[in-house]
Amino acid sequence: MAPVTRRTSFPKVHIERDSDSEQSSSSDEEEPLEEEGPLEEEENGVVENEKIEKLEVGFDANRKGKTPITLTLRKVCKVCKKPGHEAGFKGATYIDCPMKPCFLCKTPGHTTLNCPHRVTTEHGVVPAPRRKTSKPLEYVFERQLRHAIPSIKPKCVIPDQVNCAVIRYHSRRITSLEFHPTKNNILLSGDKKGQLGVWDFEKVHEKVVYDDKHSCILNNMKFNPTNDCMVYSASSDGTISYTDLETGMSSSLMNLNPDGWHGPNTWKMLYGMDINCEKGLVLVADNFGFLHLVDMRSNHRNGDAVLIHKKGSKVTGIHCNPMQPDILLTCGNDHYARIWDMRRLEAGSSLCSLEHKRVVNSAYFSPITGNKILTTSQDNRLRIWDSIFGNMASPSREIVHSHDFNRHLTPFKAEWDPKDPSESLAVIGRYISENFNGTALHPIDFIDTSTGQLVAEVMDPNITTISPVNKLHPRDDILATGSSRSLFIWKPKEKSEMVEEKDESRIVVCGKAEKKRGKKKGDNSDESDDDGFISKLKKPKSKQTEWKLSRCSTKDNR
DNA sequence: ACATGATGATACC
DNA sequence: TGGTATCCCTCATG
Repeated sequence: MAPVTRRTSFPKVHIERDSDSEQSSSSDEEEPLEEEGPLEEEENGVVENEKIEKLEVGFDANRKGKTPITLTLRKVCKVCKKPGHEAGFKGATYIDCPMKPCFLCKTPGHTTLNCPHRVTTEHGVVPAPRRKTSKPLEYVFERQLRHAIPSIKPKCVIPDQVNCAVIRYHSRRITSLEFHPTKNNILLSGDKKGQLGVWDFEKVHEKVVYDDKHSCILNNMKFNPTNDCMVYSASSDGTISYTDLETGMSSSLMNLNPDGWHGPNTWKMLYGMDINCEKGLVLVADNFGFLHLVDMRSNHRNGDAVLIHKKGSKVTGIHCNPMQPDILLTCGNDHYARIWDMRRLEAGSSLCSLEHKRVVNSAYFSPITGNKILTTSQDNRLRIWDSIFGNMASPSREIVHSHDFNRHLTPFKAEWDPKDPSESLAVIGRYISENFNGTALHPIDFIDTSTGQLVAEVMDPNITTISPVNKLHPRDDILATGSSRSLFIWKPKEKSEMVEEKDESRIVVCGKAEKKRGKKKGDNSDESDDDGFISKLKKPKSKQTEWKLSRCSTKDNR
């Protein structure tokens, strides 16, 4: 795959701010567009060491004759509270506290800026152990499935240009995304408040937000495989909703909190969800370690809940094997991903337990053969098992990648590209920022999981928030991103431009930005994006001119 | 340019 | 084992 370099300019983009959805305050009314001043000078990259301030406090005015008390404030590191250094942003570059382990790989002795995993192309990859086709299952795999995997990887087409966006579509941060299984332009989104959005991103105006489906976090959505206008949604309110996208009507399939709120020790929340279409079952798991089954025909519970992860711990994900739907992959806060056979489902009967160092945010079988497994763990590592028929004792590879959990963010989940026939490309948002042209941006990373190589890092100067939720289109070269409350659709450069030239009438431009945008005096940037970006979005600072090369190409000790 | 708060995993007692 | 203090690149709002 050809390495991808960072762009030096940004294309015309269609962005629309939504005005129908709930506004949480009135702060964004007709604000005048402010031109942003030049970027602050960085202090030669040197952290100023001992800044000492003296404050004279004269609070004892009542007592005469006393001298004022002098407080000495020594600047301390806000991370470790020790003097002598400071951590935090210097301009758009974050300086780590040297007293703490590396924020990226969690190893002490260095900081993120000089972490070996930050500058190598195949970061932290543990090579796969030597395998021999000795087991019967491996033999079956070689005979029946191997031919389905092409030996030469086709060139990946990375969607790297924002094609259109809806700013603040949702009133809270986005927690899940799902493309429609047959209608190419339809994207579903769920948010922290339980709202369900339906957006036709080719007709930017056509969108609906339902706020009556759930009362809190919408964690997962799945279409009914036999009726693609019906969608199941699982929420932290403890219910599964079943919604008809044509009528907007919905019914509740399951409610784990029929008696209402009795405190956090009893309130059940639903996270992972998947569908076993062979058996006609909706599988869903809660925050106490249990798996629940719902019959899709009767819409009623099927059997008792089964304990699949440590009792009392959250199950974060469920995935049915695409080739063998009875084989189930689950993951949870007990630091394990587990493989199960639906036909022999009882507590403790997992076929396999995949150990992680910390919480597992997600675990997915590869999308075509279902033979590989990709997990995302909060220890800042992606793990890949190359064959579920092989040695599962340890992952084939571990890839160091920054996707730390922060309680205010939706958990990051690495997802396979469903279109990649070699089953190696995955996408995941990045937590730590990098200084891109003077702006701290959090890219979305495309990783070749067969080598650990960073194939592309996708970012846009207008998206300054972290993008933990990403979904690749099942058929087209399209990436959907949920970043804070906004939705973005990315397409490869050529396609974005084609769309613009072909149908000018469809471009939607935000009026505010259009009428007030003006080129700043002294701004010699050749990156002017005289387009429809709304004024509140930050324009990239253009103090520096050179965009750094992608990390894929060189080791440059940044 | 600050201050605020929402609120999850974890280490530790 | 349970209660609680602690936490490092959030983000939108004053």
